[in-house]
Amino acid sequence: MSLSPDQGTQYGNLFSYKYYLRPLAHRLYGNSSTTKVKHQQNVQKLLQILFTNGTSTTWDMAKIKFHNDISAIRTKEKEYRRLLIGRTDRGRHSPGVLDVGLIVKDGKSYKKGSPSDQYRLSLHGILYCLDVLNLSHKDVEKMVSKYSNILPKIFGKWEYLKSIIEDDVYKLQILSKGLLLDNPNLVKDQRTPLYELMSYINIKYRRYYESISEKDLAEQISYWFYTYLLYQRKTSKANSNKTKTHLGVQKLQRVFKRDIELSDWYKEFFKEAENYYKDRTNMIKNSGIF
DNA sequence: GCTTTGGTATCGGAGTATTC
DNA sequence: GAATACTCCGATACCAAAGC
Repeated sequence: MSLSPDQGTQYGNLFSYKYYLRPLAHRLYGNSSTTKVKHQQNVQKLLQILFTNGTSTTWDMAKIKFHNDISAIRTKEKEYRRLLIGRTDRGRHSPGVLDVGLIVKDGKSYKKGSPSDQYRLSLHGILYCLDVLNLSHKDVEKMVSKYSNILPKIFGKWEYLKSIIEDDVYKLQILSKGLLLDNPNLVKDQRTPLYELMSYINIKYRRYYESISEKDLAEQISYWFYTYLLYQRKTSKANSNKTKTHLGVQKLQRVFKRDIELSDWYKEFFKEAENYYKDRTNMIKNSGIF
């Protein structure tokens, strides 16, 4: 369980996102409501570039805005680099966005000259962008195509998912705000195991608070995403006691019906949760206290 | 006020393109 | 074919401006 050594940063699970990284990032780089100081605006612009363009070198990033103006690119490239990796001034180092964990190094570009570092958003970085940048669906679509290999179970199946659950594909934004992860109000709807499954997601990954591999974090996010589909904001009349199957359950079933791989993957998680609760219940029963 | 950030300058490495 | 510009980086220094 180690993260790739050259990514240049460490980050934790979703709990860590909600209770540590998100508040930290809000303090350092702003949230969506407060008026941002210039530095926060600069960082957010940088994040947005990586959001819509995917993996890039600092030079690529500068080039997006100043196509052929070499001197402008040079200047901007320095600016981006300093924001990314921090700076050392008179022997004092100040951290950059890379140190916080919103951005990671991803391989090297060998296009020209000496190999150069490439950067992209981490999964936390993607969540932070969804949280604070005012992104259009079009922006999100661009990001999805650039980052599909990072979150394959969701971004890799985007068009398929969209054809079934429509705008629910954008609901990752709920998670990006730290909602419906461990909130008590999940218990409200007693007709699905939403609360139990969400709780189990947290249990399953709880030991990776300090550090998690990107692959495991992607799995955790994916479990959240599909489990979230069980959530129904309002109990519509059409879905009252008369109908047999809960709307959320129907939605999940429709998604799994035509994607066996996805279905098997989630089923394994589902069984795991089931066994976990069975064991815990037995533990309580057999404790002999009462 | 002190610290952090922005603007800019300068140096140097490693490769490519151009000139002679 | 060697000398030279030029490109794409990466690092640090100095001072001013911004922010607390």
